[in-house]
Amino acid sequence: MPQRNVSTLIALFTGYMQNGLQDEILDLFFQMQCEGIRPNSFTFATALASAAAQGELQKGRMVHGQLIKSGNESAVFVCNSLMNMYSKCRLINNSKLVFEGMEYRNSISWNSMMAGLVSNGSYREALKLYFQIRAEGIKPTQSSFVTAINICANLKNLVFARQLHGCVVKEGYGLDGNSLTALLVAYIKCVEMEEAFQLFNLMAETRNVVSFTALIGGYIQNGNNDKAAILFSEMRKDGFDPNDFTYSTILTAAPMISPYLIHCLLIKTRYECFPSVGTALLYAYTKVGNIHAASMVFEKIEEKDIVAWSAMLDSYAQAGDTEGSIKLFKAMAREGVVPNEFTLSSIINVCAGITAAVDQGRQFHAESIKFRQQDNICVSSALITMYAKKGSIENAYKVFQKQSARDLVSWNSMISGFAQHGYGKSALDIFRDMEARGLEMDDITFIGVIMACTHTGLVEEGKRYFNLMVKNHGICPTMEVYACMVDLYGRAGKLEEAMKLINGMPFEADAMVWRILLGVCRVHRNVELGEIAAENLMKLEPQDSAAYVLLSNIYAAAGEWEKKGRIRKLMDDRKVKKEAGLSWIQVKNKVHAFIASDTTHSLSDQIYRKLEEIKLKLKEKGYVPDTNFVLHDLEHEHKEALLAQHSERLAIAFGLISTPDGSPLQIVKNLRVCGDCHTVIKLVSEIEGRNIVVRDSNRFHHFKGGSCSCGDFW
DNA sequence: TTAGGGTTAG
Repeated sequence: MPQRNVSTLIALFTGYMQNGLQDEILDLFFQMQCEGIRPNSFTFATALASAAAQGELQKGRMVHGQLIKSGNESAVFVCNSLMNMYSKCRLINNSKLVFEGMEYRNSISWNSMMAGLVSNGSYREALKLYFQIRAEGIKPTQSSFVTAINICANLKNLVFARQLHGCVVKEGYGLDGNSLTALLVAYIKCVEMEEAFQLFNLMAETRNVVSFTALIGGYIQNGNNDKAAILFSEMRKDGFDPNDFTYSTILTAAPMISPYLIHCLLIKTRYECFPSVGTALLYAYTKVGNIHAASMVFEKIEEKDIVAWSAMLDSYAQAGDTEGSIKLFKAMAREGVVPNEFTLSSIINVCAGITAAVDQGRQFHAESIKFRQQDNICVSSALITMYAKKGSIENAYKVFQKQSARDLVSWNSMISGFAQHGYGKSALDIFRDMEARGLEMDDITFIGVIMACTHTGLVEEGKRYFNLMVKNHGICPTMEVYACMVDLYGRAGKLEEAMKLINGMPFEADAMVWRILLGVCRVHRNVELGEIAAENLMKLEPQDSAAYVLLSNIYAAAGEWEKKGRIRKLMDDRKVKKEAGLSWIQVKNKVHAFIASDTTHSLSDQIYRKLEEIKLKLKEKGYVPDTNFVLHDLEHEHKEALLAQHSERLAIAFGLISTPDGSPLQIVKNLRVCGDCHTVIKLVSEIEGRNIVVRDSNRFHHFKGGSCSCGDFW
């Protein structure tokens, strides 16, 4: 390497410093060492600052080592940069050691320590330091106030924020932009939008992109998208160019503010490729359901960080594209990006999806272990839900038992898991355990508990929990809770009570509530209430096939063929497409799908032969088909034939002929299992000596030895 | 020579 002269190196160093070329500064610092140039205090402070800016702990430590050797460690400003370096590298205890060991301190030392604690999330300790500054008679600077206000914002301490506002004015910083912006943020975080807006109006001279962005964000978070949009255009009219922060903020208002419009503005800037902005845009497109646009944006992001990858993963997950998410996860691994707890929990959630194979979830359980994330609450709770949804409530419970720490989500996942499987007693046991430990609960907890009662037919118990939730826990019932209660009453045949509950709700029932009522009217063949439910559902969601199909089924079951025909015609007129009934079964890593009367499977002949064989055995058992569940106006015999070809039966027949005797079968169905199939599957489990698990659109059924875990409440 | 205001999600 050519010998460079000392003055060239120093000139270079100064040049890099002035231009903020952080990584070059550090490299040059070490090169100077090699060339025997002795750094002075200023060189050390600069090198430490550049290590701080890049979060380069290793290099920062090396500089610290050199500093000790050089004997320059007593200068106050050098210690300040040292503290700052450790704070930025998230070693707050080292910063504290430096701070405590300082013989002399200036205001920057105090401010730095305070800011370090804030960035470490230790707000209360930082606040203590502020009081210490005041108690020791040290004059707070503008920066002390900014940091102290920042603490108020994070602690949402409005009273102290207002006091500091007074101090700021008294100390002569009343026109200082940074202090006012910090105050603006504090008011916004305390949800004092009126006060924030007044302050913003007073800031005429000092408003800038930052204060505009903060206020826009505040309005969006409080659901006032109109004001946010107005402010956004106002700021542009006033000649303030939105920056990367502004764009990420305004994009969070999707879908209320169109991501397409914001994207048009973005294309003209350099921000589109920023990870932060690109990721926000990606999320915005996901929210409006445009996965194609989302993935185009993703491709454009330069230096994709873990957040960008997670966002794309969520985007596929939301679209229900299991394969897409898994491919993306693998691509991420190929690029050497280490998955974190969030990417892992996302992919595990994807594997809980209806079309995902059971083994895929298990595979990502293994990945979590590989990356030592299996005990992270986020990951383990996702595992509980995944195993529960994939039919293995035993594995779900194993993960739950192994959790070294639990939060509300973990408890809720386990309760809902047991409830969906019809293990009402186990779900309630978990709930009682939560009660005994005095843990906090929310509406989701009670949704699980009420669902457990529904699937076990415990109407009175369910009612008791509903009241407990309102009276003892002060939780306001949400629409979903009401929907569960309607289901609880309805399943038990108490349709009038369900209707009374709907009429007494403090808000208008939504489509979900009417759909549930309609569903139970179908089970209990209640034409009158069924009509009311269907009418309301059609008003709210005219394209939802469930309203038409269920009502026409109710008419069919009541023998009202003419009315049924009218509904079918209405469906045709409105071009409503019926969701086709599909059943899946996984055999040897391959998922096989069936529709009713399917003959496309390669083993179709054998499947139908097996069904014939089962039919004979069923007859011997005294089974009589319940043709009420066939909903065409057909001859009786023909109805029987149609019943026998429901998709779940085809899947089961296929399972029986392609797996060893005695092994369990697992079926997934996108609609609900019909009553006749339910009876048949119970008998098949006995005749064939198989445990059969069926996950329908509503819950799990574990068939074993002639009975079902749902106890016929479903 | 060092501190100090605003985004993103599971």
